[in-house]
Amino acid sequence: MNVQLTEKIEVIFKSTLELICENGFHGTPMSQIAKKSDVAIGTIYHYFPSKDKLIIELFCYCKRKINAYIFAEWDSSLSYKSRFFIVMQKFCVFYLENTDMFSFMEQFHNSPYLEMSKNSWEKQLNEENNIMAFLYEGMRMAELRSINIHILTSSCLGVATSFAKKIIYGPLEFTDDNLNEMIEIIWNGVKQQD
Amino acid sequence: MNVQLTEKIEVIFKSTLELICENGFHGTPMSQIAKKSDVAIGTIYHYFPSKDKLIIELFCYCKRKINAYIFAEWDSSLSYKSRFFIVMQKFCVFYLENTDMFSFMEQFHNSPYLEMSKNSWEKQLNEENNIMAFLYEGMRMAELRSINIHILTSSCLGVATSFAKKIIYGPLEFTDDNLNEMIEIIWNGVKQQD
DNA sequence: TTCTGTCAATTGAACGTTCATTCGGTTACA
DNA sequence: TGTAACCGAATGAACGTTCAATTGACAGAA
Repeated sequence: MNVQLTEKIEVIFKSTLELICENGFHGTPMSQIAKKSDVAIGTIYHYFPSKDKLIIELFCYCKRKINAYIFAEWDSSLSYKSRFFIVMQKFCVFYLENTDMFSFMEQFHNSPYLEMSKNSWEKQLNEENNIMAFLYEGMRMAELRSINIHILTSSCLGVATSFAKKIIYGPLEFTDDNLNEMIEIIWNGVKQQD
Repeated sequence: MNVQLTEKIEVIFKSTLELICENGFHGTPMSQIAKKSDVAIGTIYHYFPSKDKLIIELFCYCKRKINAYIFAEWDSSLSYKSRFFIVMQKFCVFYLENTDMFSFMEQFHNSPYLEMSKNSWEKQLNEENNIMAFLYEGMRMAELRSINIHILTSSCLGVATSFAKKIIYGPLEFTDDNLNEMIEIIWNGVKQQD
């Protein structure tokens, strides 16, 4: 896999992302992806065996991206609370700066693709596993309430996700105040009560 | 609109729901909806001008259903906290008892249909407006923290939604304990801190 | 009660379009 | 000279939608 090849695949990924964000899965034919990528249809099929596989690989690509973003420059000397705020913040900021990825991921998460593709990404390094591990740590350190890990994870990510959605599609403005307000809500919800 | 007519439309709605839940929007052709509804394709087009319109009307139908469910038997003599727990509980229970509606609504919410159809439902009585009003009331009564209403709404519904998702698709079991755990998290997050 | 006219409800074969995918061929380059 | 990258017209299946024909319900006339 040389450099140029990786670049071409990224172009295809990015075009697909934009198109799906705007028109949804059914609204984006391979022909349009090819045109937007400045590539022949055949070229796409040279790299991906089918449209489905392309979309599933794109999902993995997005997971890798957000994972890299959130857990880059990890400073374990900070307090747990600080790190909690940073993780949540980064999660939101990433999606708000990459709204087409957000839109795509949300569509994917609520489509039959998800079940279809679990093998492809479940065992990979991904942001959800890492966040889960981070929340486990919080429980061990008695910073977070000791509760079912899935409730904990889904609560944190659920709040962050619907916050991002309200900003992208809705009437909410993206300000530091709003962001912190949201994170405080969920922090108050999950922290060890005093 | 006589009884039989309403019934036929409901059959079409329910079939569509099941099929979309299982196969997604693109995976459910009109021909299959017709077959599952025991009705000719032409009949569907007698009631709905297009597949898109059918799906949008189905969305409104679901909104009406959940709204009716949550706000039936409203007992305003209960404490605010009790009513908060009931609203959240009903929201979850409804979707967990109607998982195909949940799957459909989530797909719809993250598709271009949403923008396309805002006029059709924005001014109708719907569960989100009612929940928002209920949260406003909580702020007025100083039971909830005084914060941006959209952050408040999206936090509450975000947690409940991702909780339901974890149960439907994931590894979480539906028990009263889990449900209460989740609601307590968000209640601790949004209540007036003492 | 019976007949008749009207229109809504219903049917499904047929149509035209769109789309994912294929494949025979060309180019770039090692 | 061989191989990987690349091209895009052609293919065929699938799908949304149409429409001419049929049935059913029923109101009013005889």
